[in-house]
Amino acid sequence: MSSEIRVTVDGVVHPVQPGISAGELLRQFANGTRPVAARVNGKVVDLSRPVSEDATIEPVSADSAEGLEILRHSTAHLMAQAVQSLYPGTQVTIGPTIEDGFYYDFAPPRPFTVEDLPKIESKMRELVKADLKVERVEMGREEAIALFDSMHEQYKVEIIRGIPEERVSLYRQGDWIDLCRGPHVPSTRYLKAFKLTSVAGAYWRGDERNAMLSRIYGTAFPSREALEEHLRLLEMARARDHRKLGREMGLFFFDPIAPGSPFFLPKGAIIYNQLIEYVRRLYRRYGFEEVITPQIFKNQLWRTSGHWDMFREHMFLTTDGENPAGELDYGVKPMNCPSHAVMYRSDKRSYRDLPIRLADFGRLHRAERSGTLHGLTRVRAMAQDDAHIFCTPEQIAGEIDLNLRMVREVYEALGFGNIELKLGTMPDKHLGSEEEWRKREEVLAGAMRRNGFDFELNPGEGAFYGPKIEIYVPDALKRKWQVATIQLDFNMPERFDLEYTTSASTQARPVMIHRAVLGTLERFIGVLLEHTGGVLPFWLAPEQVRVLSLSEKVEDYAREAAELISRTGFRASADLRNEKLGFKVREAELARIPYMAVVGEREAASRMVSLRRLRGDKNQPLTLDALLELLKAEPLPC
RNA sequence: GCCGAUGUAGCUCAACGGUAGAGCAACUGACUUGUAAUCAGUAGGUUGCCAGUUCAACUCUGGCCAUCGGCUCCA
Repeated sequence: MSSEIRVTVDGVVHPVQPGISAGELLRQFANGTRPVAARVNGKVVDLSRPVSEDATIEPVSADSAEGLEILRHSTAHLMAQAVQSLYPGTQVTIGPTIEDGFYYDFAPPRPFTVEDLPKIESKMRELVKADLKVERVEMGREEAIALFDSMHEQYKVEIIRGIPEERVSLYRQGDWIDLCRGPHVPSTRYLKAFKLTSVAGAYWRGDERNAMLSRIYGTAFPSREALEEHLRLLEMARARDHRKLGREMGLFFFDPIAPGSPFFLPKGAIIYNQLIEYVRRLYRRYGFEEVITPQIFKNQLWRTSGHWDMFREHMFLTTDGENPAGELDYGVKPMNCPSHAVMYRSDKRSYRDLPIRLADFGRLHRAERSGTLHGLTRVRAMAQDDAHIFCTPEQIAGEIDLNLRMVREVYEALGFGNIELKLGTMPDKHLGSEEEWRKREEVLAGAMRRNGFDFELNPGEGAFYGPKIEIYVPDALKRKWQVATIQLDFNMPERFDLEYTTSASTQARPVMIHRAVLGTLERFIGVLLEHTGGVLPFWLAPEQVRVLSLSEKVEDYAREAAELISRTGFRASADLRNEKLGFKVREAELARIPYMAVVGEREAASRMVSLRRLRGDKNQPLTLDALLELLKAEPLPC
């Protein structure tokens, strides 16, 4: 009959009968582990999967990345089962795992609300207690289509129709069954620690022309403790939400009178302007020239640039009131590039002039859809550390290098060790041949490799006029926001008929590179606040030193000390209120002021301060001169 | 824009068909202070806006606005 096969578990070879399940083998030979799945010859499969040939078998524990994903995916199934038993007539669609959890999209008779979640959770717990076996079932495509059709699961039918394979796998638990590739945990009792977190609308297949489905988000962990820890971290992340910090630190606010448009208070404006000053210093080193351009242009400009067709729905249109028809014949700029093209065109250019690097902190306005606005990270009024480089085709690589070096310098200086680079490649709607595109994409990819950056592809996410490098930074809740960008543009020079005279006295078309390093300043400040929890580097702190007086007796000295510090060029104030020191310290700590200089009668007599650092050392006695030296030694990023 | 939720004093929240209340902040006074909240008093609101139901609406209904979580879009 069947001869024995050789399975390797934990480095030991065992002869066994073929057909025995991976789970059974692990139970026998890998004692003490409690896997959720098995890895057979490198492939992760159900524990129930029979092993029919020589194999190396390893346990996949719930703590591993793959195990956790299986756990969450199985929890998504559990949730779908609970939902369908509680809300008859609800169709299932898809339910993938995501970073930190999972979701499942349903087509219910009425959309779910958060009030439904506790009910669903308790149903899920019931199903866990029932210890339902999770079984893999394979069947032919047509058979599966007939099955789901009989269950009135039209979305599943649509999904299977899109699957090329002839056989598909389904998973059954109790009387519930779902199309799924798997693998899954062997039984519902493996799912102990889960929580449903939120509901949301989501379009079928992510297309807003399709039906709006009802999505439920949740998360699952191997243990109660791990789940609690996760929820605790989420709570802490919410404490460093930039919208909350902005209010607490008195940096900015929003008013319904200008949706999506932040008001920067004096302290917020200091951060804003310090960042601009920083970038200006960099510009001097990197060879950029700052310009100032108009805010409002006749629509003719947008027709020429292509924004009229591509971006008009996001533009604020206006008029000077002089045209008799009352037509909106002007547009407020959403981007700086067209005016820079106009500036380039304002003079005859030679190859000797190139590259020309025009930088512009001009204010931009974009009519973002109301539902997309989000604190400082998604606004309608903004400024970028924007620049456009006009260069010859030969100069492209060097210019990309220059900007990548600048990106590296800035993000290192500001303590972002977690930037992510992506290469946005040719979109469906594009100008130019595929061959040209691949060449240009390779130029960007090569530059990133040359500069030692890892990057991922973002397929089809390039601009219609050229590929782009996108740089992302996460916020406190790990949501990624694009900040810096470097984009090649072969279209705008064409549209504006830009030219330069070559060394052979012929006319040639320059290439345009759109780039921003901080990106949108509003967004950058938002992620910077979340990244730092509001504890900004000294040079960015709106208030750098606060002198705290101990009593009225030292008021004059405290005032004098603060004035001296201010005169020396630092942002300082004195807190002379009739309050206890602990109270003033607390307020200064909450305001995230880097240095607190405490002065009492002792200090006044010796012209000293007792220095306290934000969230750091205290009671450091210093003379006023020593304090000034210490402040002067605080580093600028450049 | 779409789905769901929320909107009460400057901030954080309570009350819930019978003309709104706390803590902090503000203001006044006392205290004269040693490294994350001294005490007392005063003032502050057409409960986001507009309609409707009702003898009576912060509370119920509808519309609008804004915000939050997502989707779509995107820096």
